[in-house]
This record gives sequence, structure tokens and C-alpha cells, in this order.
Amino acid sequence: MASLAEENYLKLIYHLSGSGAEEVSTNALAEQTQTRAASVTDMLRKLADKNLVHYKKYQGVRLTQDGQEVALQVIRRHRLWEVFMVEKLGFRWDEVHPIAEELEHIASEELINRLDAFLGFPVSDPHGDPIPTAAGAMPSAEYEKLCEVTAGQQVTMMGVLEHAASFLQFLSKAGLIPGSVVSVLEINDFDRSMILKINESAPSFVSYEVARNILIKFSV
Amino acid sequence: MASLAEENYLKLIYHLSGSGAEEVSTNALAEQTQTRAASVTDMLRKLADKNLVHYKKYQGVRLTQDGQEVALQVIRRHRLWEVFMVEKLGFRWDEVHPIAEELEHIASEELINRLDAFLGFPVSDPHGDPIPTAAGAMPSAEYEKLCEVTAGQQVTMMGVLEHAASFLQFLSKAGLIPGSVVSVLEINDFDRSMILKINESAPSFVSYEVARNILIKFSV
DNA sequence: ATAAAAATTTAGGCGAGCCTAAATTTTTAT
DNA sequence: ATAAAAATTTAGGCTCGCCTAAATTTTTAT
Repeated sequence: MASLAEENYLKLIYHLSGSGAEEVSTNALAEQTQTRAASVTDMLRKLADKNLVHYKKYQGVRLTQDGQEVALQVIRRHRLWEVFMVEKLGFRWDEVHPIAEELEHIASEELINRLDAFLGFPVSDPHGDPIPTAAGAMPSAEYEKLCEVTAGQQVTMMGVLEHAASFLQFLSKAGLIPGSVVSVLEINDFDRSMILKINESAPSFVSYEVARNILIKFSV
Repeated sequence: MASLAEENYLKLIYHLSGSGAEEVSTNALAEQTQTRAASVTDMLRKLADKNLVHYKKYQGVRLTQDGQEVALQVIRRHRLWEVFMVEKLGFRWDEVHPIAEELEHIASEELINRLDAFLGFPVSDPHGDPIPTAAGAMPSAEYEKLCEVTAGQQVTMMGVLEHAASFLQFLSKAGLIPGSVVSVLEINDFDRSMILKINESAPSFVSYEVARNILIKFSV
């Protein structure tokens, strides 16, 4: 069994490695965990001893098969609890992340699979992030970023890359939530900011920084 | 904030003291926590420093007002999650205790109050135990034990004093769950065992040991 | 190519929560 | 009343996950 701290490291390594593709540096982990690099080194040695990561001194770290399975389990729990809180308890999407950070460590598989069924086997969380299956597979939806869309096109909002509460609250106010239909009316050449029409409401302005963090798919 | 271990001690002291009435001994705590008396002493000093218990060396321990509030919060969370698992996720009442032992430490008050509302503000958990209110009051239902009922009387099953899964499974099989209507047909003088009619089904036999762990109220 | 800078690891320490062994206090039995 | 037994506490240690300071390796800049 992985401890709470170990689960958090594995989840973080998964995210920072681009779903397990690249090596992750000690410093990157230290920054995200709010700890010191020396503490990260300690933990990486422990995870390597348990065969949860591939680790060579000074060379960064990658998840093993076992490590990736644990990470995906934790991510699955996190996202299912987020769906529960938003869909069943009436939380807003910008409120649920910190609470899900705690709930994600409740280990019972029976609990999480029953929760999954109770929620109707959702495929993505309130932020549009895909929910790993009980079998441990991450459904990889390949979306574009809003900043890559050209003027005149119509797209559907599918999710976000940034999860800060302030960002999510901004999107809510603009009506930019997963499922929203968005037309790009204008793009400002100078700063790449956009003017959007969102679900038939009055045009909204979004900066490049915002557009870069929104995932979309092109309407069929 | 109380740590996970601290919350468990406070909850246990509450239960072992008969809802805070009497002093609890170091050994009693050691037995229940599956730790050594010396470890309990360590923790009691820490809880006393935080003003969560009244503690005098060699004299046992009692909850302070603060300590009791924490204990009731933890018990509230535990029992609400049990209701959730049984009512919404379809767990049996003998399965939920160990999972609730983990869920009870998720701190968010917002979460637990929304869960309470989602469940329709239940007043007792699947075992008939009362659920402390958000304000921290324990609704004290005063029930009799089934072993105190005399032959010929009709009562309603209200809850249990023993929470072991094997005991709960036995009761389920007999149809003896909170709400069941029970008539005491016969009592054996020798061993105080009983023959019961439960909800119009065929008569069942229960030992004194079982009857002693079942709470009932007299039918009006 | 090499020196300075940056990243990482090693060494030694700390608090939380547990342990064993030994000392102390309280309770029980005579 | 007092000695034996039981309960409890103290002393010293351990692991986990973190820390700082110093040493080492890798990267970057010239």
C-alpha cells in the first residue's frame, strides 16, 4: 500500500511528466509539493525501493507500470468525487478541488466503483478532465486549445488546463463551461486576445492567457 | 486542528466514557487503539496540552468541552457517510463501518453539511445510532434493550449496541433491522434466550447475548 | 575547455506517533 | 497494614516525511 504522501508524489509525477511520457526533475517536484529538493530526493529513493518509479540519481524520475496504476487510481478517485460534489451536492466547479485532494486518498475500491455507478459512469469531471476507468485506463480525449482557433469558427468548450479557483470563477461568469458553444468573432493581432460569442449571449473578451488554458473541439 | 490520530483518540474517549460521563483509563484506550499503554500516555499529554482533555496522571482522562465538540464532529461525519453508503450506494449495513472510519476524517464542514442536506437530514445511521447535529448536539434517544422485554410484549427494533459485521449479518438474516416490529413469544428462564416473531415471519430464536445488544422501543 | 551557476544528493536533525524496558503509583488481597 | 499484582508513566529508540547546510554532479556561458 502506498501512503498518503506517496500517492501524492505519484499523482504529481504523472501530471508533471505529461501523463508519464517524460522524466520529471527533482526541483519541479519540490516546487509543486511545497517542500525542499532534499525531501523529494528522500521520497524518490523510497518510491524506487517500492518499484513505483524508475529513478537514477541526477537523471530525474519516471513512473513504473505499478506507479502509473497507483497514480491513475488516485486521479480516478479525485475526479469521481469532484463529479459527486458538483452533480449531487451542488458545489460550484471552482470549490471542489481542495476537498477532492482529501477524498482521493480513501482507498476502498468497492466504494469508488459504487460511486462511479451511482454517478452514471461519468467520462469526465466538472473541469472536462477525463476520468480513468476502473481498469486503470485514461481515456485520452485529444482537444485543441481555444487560442489555436481562427476567427469565424464555431467550437464547443470541453475543459480547462488551469484549475485555479479564480480562473474557474472567471469562466463561470463568462458562461464558458464544458459544453458551451463558442464562436470566435475577432482576434486581436497585437496581443492575440479574442472576442467570443458564448451560447447566444453578448460578446465576451478573453485574453490569450485565458484562451491558452481552455480546451475545445470543433463543432461537427 | 486535530490530527487524524488525535481525532481517533477523542472519538474513542467519547465512546468509552459513556458519552463523556465517566473517566476513561489508559489501559482501556490502549486495548481499543491496538497500541501500548505507554503510547496512550504520550497522546494524552498531547491532548491535554491542546486543552482537548482533562488529564491527571494515574487518574484517567475526560473530554473537555472542546474535545467533546471535536469528537461529536467526527461521529457526525462517520454516521452521515454510513447513511450515504447504505442509502445511496447500496452497501449493506455490515459493510460500511471500516470505510466510514476513513471518511470521518475529511474535515470540510461545507462538505458534511451539504451531504447532510442531500441525505435529507437523517437522525440516525443504518445501525440506529443517533447523528449529532451540525451544532454539535447528540440527539439522545433513550431506548431499552431487547433483553429487558417480558414475554407477550410487542416492540420496535431501533438500533444495536454491537457493530461487529458478523453480528449485523446475523441480524439481517433474522430480519432484525431498525424499524422491524418484534413480539416476544417466549423467554427461557434458564439462559434468558428468547423466541421472537419478527414482522409476521416465522418465529426466531435469539440468545441473551444477542438480545442484550439490541435496542428497542415499546410500541404505542 | 573550463569556470561559474544551477540542480541534486548526502549528512545530520526534528516532531509525530508508535515501540520496549524499567520505574513508579494505585489497587487488591491477605 | 502491607505485600503482591495491576495500572500507569518515564526513558530511550524507531520510522516517516520533512528540514538545513554542505558536498557533489550536471548544465550553461564564455
